[in-house]
Amino acid sequence: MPSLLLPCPLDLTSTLLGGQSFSWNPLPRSRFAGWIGPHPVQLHLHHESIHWDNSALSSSQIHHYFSLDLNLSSLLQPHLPTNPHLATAIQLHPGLRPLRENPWECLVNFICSSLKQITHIRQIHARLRSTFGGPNQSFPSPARLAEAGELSLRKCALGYRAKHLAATAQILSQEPHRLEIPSSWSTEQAAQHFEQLPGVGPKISRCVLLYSYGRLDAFPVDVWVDRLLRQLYFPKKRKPFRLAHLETWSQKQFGPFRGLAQLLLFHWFRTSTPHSRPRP
DNA sequence: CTTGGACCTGCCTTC
DNA sequence: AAATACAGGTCCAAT
Repeated sequence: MPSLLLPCPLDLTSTLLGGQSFSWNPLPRSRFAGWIGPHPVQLHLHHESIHWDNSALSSSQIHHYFSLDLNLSSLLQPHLPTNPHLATAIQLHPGLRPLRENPWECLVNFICSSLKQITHIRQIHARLRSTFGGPNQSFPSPARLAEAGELSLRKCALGYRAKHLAATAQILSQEPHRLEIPSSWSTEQAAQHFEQLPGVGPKISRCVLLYSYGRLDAFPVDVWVDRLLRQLYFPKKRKPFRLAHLETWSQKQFGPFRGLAQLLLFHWFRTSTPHSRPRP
């Protein structure tokens, strides 16, 4: 059983089940079964180390997947004094980490996420693996899903999302390079690039950049972030937010790692009751 | 540019 | 137990 001494706290439950990845299943005794890239693997923590059961996965792959190179609190440090809610979130969930999920898998997950709750996205994800996956139920390639087509994707209960997924799979099977983002591109540029794909709008493009490309300045705004911002930062606002406005606001409020702030606030807000939340 | 409606499905409330 | 509302958005058409 390979293992790696953890340089920082790691909470597998919030990190793997919190809505970044959808391939993980909890097992008894605090274990988790899922995939990292094409490799099926079971994980568990013991004595400040993470252990895994597939020797095809190296320590550096585990390190990379959980972004263990980042010291989250020091990245956000400058913005904690002016954001007590963020300080609370990081204190309550110090082991919640940004993943570096496989980009194609992540893109598919979020194309399927529209108007769905986490549990249902996980169901769809599991059906895609079992119906179209390769050996070890590895995640199906763009070519495989393009070949499947809209109709058989609909049989996985994707609903109207099937049309978008089939079209995007078709494009990426022809032009796989469109998943490669030059490091010289700004996150905004990369987001607009992904938004050329069917079913990918501003929310999903930023989720993919944050959860799989390590672009910690990507700030996805979904209904939960909308609610969170209204309750904690804009208590009197009634009209809808302008995304362009939130982009500059979040930059000023949380700095270059605003995606991390989003991840922590989002998780804290979703897992706390309205009563336990501080007043704005 | 902004706004409103359509779009699938299954879980969660509520009756 | 059966019905109903509603949910981690995007696209397209009409102002």
